[in-house]
Amino acid sequence: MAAKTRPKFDVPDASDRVSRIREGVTAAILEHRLLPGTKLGEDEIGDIYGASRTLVRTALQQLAHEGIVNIEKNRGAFVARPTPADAREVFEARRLIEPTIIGHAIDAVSPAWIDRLQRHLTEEREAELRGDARASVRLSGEFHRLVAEMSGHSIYLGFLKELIARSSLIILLYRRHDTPACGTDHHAGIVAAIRKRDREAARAQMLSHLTEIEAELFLKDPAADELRLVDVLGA
Amino acid sequence: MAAKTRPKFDVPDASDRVSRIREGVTAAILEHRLLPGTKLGEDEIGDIYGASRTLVRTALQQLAHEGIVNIEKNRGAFVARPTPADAREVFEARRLIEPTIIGHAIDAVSPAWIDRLQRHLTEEREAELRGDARASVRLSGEFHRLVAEMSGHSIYLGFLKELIARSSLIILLYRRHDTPACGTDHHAGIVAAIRKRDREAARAQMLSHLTEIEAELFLKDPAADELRLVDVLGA
DNA sequence: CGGGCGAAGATTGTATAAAGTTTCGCCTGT
DNA sequence: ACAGGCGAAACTTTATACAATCTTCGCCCG
Repeated sequence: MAAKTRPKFDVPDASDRVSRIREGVTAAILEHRLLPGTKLGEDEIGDIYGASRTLVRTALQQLAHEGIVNIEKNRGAFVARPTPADAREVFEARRLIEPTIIGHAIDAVSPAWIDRLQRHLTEEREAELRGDARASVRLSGEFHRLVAEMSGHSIYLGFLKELIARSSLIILLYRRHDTPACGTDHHAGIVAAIRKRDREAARAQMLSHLTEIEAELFLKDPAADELRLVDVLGA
Repeated sequence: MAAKTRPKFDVPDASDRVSRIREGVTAAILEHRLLPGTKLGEDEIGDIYGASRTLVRTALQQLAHEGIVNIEKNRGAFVARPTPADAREVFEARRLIEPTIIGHAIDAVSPAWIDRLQRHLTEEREAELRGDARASVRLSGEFHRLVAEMSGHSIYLGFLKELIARSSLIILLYRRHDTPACGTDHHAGIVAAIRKRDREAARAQMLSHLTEIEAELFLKDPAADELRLVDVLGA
């Protein structure tokens, strides 16, 4: 059967045009090039990607469902501005889900996956060494997504994608120091535990990793009003 | 500030037209009036709701993101047909999330909420007594959603909405006997535990409730092909 | 001089029409 | 009789045009 002629599997990250737009905007947000509160005009984006508003609108609606874009009726789409309450919810959900995910990942461990993880760690280290903040942010999120893909649970994977995207915005808004994303060493430790198939160690390290990320945040409300001026000036 | 003039809160279940379509189709699927595999033509739905295909398409895309509708490129939208593997993932996720949710619900317990839950139990009993299978299916799902709303965690609520919708399809496809949805008595026991603020009892009962629902399913693959003929004949 | 009202401009929401793809029926050739 | 290919119909996909809504800026009134 000519599996090449028909995609057969409905890959949402396929190479259609709406996916290109969605991934482009997502990358811009996750790499902190688009700041929370920024308006995402339909014409504006359409011109950039050479697409009509119909496609842009579809992409924005998908992003809204993922929680990284807010669509206000008759006003347009904006990069989401998570509140401290949102932030606490997101990290609580991650602390609940990710230890479970990593347990399943260990069940599915294979040389190929170990390789994949190892290569990712290398990428992370390289990005950090060359001081590429954008790549660091993106890669540290991708590490968690990689583990979820490894687990083979599509439901958890979908949930985690949302949580990671939101986390990236949260870290941008509320991080206390200019700490370099989240500790790369943690990731290395987690991979080591996976390699040893040590389920409990992996779960514990993932949990403390997430706790530490959240601990570096300053989750107080005033930041919301304060930042309005910042990104106006930044734009 | 005239808070009345601007809705301020972005209520996704608002009364816009696309939401009416989405909720109508969702209800039809959750009440098992639309069977898995059924084609959802855009014109067809548009005529029913007196809306143009633009709005129908938006609604279908949202449903696809919720996992109860599959959109195949250049072919259209179909009611999703979860595989046994999907089913196991969905129930595993529910067993992970719902005990946590009910813990938070107990923290937020109030006389008004107890009332709300009690009224729901009454509704469920009435529907079951009058043999209204459609209402029973819908209400037994709504109970879980109600608990999630009570917890006040919007992230968990969003996740659970997806899981409940998928569960309804799964139960339709794979239930062993013609058991009346899921046990209403379980729900009553859970409410009693909430009322007593007994966290551990509530968690335990929710967990066993979910386990029992899954135990009543027959999660074998052959059902998939078998059912294709069934719903063709049913349509 | 400050605040509220109103019209112009811009942006989104909706509908309709054109374009591309798939599917199904039919016909022809072997 | 049956397999394979051609063609038309129906559908989805994409683009464009129109209508409704909101924002903004200027003006008038207090």
